[in-house]
This record gives sequence, structure tokens and C-alpha cells, in this order.
Amino acid sequence: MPDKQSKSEKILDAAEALFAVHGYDGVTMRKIASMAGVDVALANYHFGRKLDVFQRVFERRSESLNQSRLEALHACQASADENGPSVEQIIEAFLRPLETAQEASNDGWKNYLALVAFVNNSPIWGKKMMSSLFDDLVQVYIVALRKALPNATDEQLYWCYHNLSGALTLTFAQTGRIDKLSKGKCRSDDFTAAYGNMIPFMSAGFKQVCG
Amino acid sequence: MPDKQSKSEKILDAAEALFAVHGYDGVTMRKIASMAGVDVALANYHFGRKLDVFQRVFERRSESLNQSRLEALHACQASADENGPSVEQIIEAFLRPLETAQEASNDGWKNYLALVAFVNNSPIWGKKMMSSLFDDLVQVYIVALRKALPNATDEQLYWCYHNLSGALTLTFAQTGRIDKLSKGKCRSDDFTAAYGNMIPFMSAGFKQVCG
DNA sequence: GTCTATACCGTGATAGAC
DNA sequence: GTCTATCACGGTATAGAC
Repeated sequence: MPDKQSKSEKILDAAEALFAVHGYDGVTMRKIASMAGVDVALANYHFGRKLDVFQRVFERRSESLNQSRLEALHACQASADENGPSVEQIIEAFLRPLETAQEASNDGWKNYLALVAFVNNSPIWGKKMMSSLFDDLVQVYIVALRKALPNATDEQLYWCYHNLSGALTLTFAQTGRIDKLSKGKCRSDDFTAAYGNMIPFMSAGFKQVCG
Repeated sequence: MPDKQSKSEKILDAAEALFAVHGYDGVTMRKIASMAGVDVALANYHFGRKLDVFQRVFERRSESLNQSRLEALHACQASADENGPSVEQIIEAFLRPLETAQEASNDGWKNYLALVAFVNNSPIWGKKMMSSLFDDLVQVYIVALRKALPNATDEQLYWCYHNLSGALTLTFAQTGRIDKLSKGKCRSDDFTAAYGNMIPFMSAGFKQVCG
């Protein structure tokens, strides 16, 4: 085969790119197949219905992502004293693997995270799909944050996480709005700036509300 | 006519509710018409194409919303000393009119703001539609924040606003995810808690990054 | 097992008749 | 204002090639 990629991987990559931009209903099996350079029926053969393709794409990168975020947390916990890592260190561990993923030269991770933005903000998909793949990881981080913020109530921690999640997924979405609003001073694809501001911003927010 | 509402208002209300949940592509003119209890062609007759219906719905409430947010800013500026209002006061003026709208007994505003969440996070619609209706208002608030945070660079102000915007629109989306994540301790529709935490959280974030 | 071609049948947007 | 026809598109099943 001339390409390294198998056809079924091409189908998932195409689906990922299209779902990221157009959401579930804005994509057709025919467009996915066309972008992947394969016949319409092949996606169906490999992955079943359109809904199965969607879920398969959403799940494909989640394990490796959760893995690296868990490792980042363990690393900062290992180097901390008996009080555990600071809020900043925890937030940084939570966010840096995402910055790294978005900065990869390949567009796959960028597309995937834009899809996460779509799912997270969807009244249809948000609750079910985000929870099933990411809640376990988030709970581990909440435990770490509770230790760093001993006066916090659970309610405060979850609402603070909600704020972080919204800001983060808007960053994933890469809409270009900040480019326009700032008249070019900021760019949606400037991840260094996005995360460089997000980490101190979110840390201060958690400490203010939960302090 | 038995109902107070005109048919064309019913069409816009139905479209608003459906677009809020399903996004642009997840909604059909037939479903809008069916929910409004009118014939398919009537929506077309009143508002033109589906795209026009979408834009019409998005614009319908924007002016009154911008108006009340502008008034809230002017009110807190009027009661401030010559240094102008604090960051907290500005953020509060920006957010409280939204809380009030979401708390209205009628679902119209809730649906509208969920639609804003969809648009804000969409790579397709976000840049163009959010900018055309809301950037003028945001710039007025940025000016006020710049005065309250004289050491801030423009880049910092815009990235902080980006964080606020993401958290806010996730709150609009009403996905129910926080209900599940918190095992019922927090609820997506508990606006008092959402804004009560958001205002100090965001104020601290702005001050940390721009201080 | 992998893949293509094609067919089926429902649904959708929209224009034009009334 | 309303009803209906048109015509394109979409999900998916099937037949069979390689």
C-alpha cells in the first residue's frame, strides 16, 4: 500500500476533522468517505452506524490523553512535600499535556480537541460523553485540589472546575474570535499565550473561591 | 386569534429552542414548523431560508441584552469615585444581567443563551456571529477593565476575557455535566451558585494576570 | 477479510401553484 | 397565507469483486 496509514485510520481522521468543525449533524457519511478517499460503504463496514463512528472517534484518543495527564499529576505529586503540590502545580499538570497536544505539528490532536469543545458544550452530548470518558480523571484532580485547598467545599471545587472546563474547551474550539476581537493582537492558535495566561488565571480563581 | 403570540413569534420561539439544543445542522425547517404548530412553508414565507431564521433568532434578543449590560456598567460607573469601578464591580455588571435572564420563568432567555453557547464554541459561526453582535459591547467593558487594571497589556485583557467567555458560555449551555460529575451536589440550573462562584473567580483571575 | 458499486427509501429545502 | 410538487441528499443494506 502506498500510504502508511490504513484506510480505516484515514476514515477516523477524516471523521475527526469534520466532526470537529461541523458537529455531529453537520457531517455526512459521504463527506467522511470522500475526505478519506474511500467508498461510502467502507466506513459503515468498519465502524457501523454514523453514531458509532462518532463515538469511536471521540474515544480513540481519550485513553492516551488521560494517561499523560495522570502522569503529569503523579510527577508533580512525587516532587512535592508532605502538603502535596500547590494549586498552580496541579492546574499546570492538568493543562500542559493539552498544550503539548495542540502544539503537535500533525492536526489530529487539534481536531480532536476541537471535537471535545463541541461535545462539552452540547446539551445533547455533553453530559453523557464527557462524563463517561473524563470524569474519572477529573475526580483524581479534584482530590488533589481538595488537599491543596482544605477549606473548600465540594460545591466550590466543582464550580471552579466548571469555569476551568469552559475556558479550556473554548480554547480548544479555535474559533478565531479572539483574533477579531483583539484586532489581531491575540491569535486563537497562539497556545503559548493561551495557556500562559490560563494557568495563573485559573489558579487565582480557585484560590479566591476556595481559600 | 386564541393565542396572544403571533405565528411568526411562535416560529422564532420554536427555532430558538431547537437550535439551542441541536445546533444549526441538527434542526430542520419541518421540525421548527411542527413545534410552532404551523405549516412548513410559513416559516419560509416570513423569514426566508433556514440560515436567515437562524440569524434572525440570534439577533432577536441581542439588542435588549446589550442594552441592559451597558446600563449595568453605566450604573456602577456612576456610583464609583474618580478611579472608576473595581474589577469585581465591572465583572458583576457584565454577568448579572445574564443571571437575571436565565432566571426568568419563561424559557426563552435560557434557550437563547444556550444558542449563544453553541455559536461561541463553533469554528463555523463563532468568529463571525459573536463578533458582529457582541464585540462592540465587549470593547466598552475592556476599556473599563483597562482603567481598573492600569498595568495590563491588551493581550492580557483579551486572553482574560476569553477565559471569562468560555466559562460563561459553558454555563449557558446547561449540559447537566456538573450534575453528574458532582454526583448531584451541583446543578447546571442553579444560577445563583454558578454566578456566585463565577464573579469572584473571574475577578481574581483578571487581577492575577493583569496585576 | 477488505473494499467498491449501487440501490433503496426516507427526509429536507425550497419554489411555484392556488 | 397555505398546499403540494420537485429534486437533491442522506443513512444504510446488499451484491459481489479482489
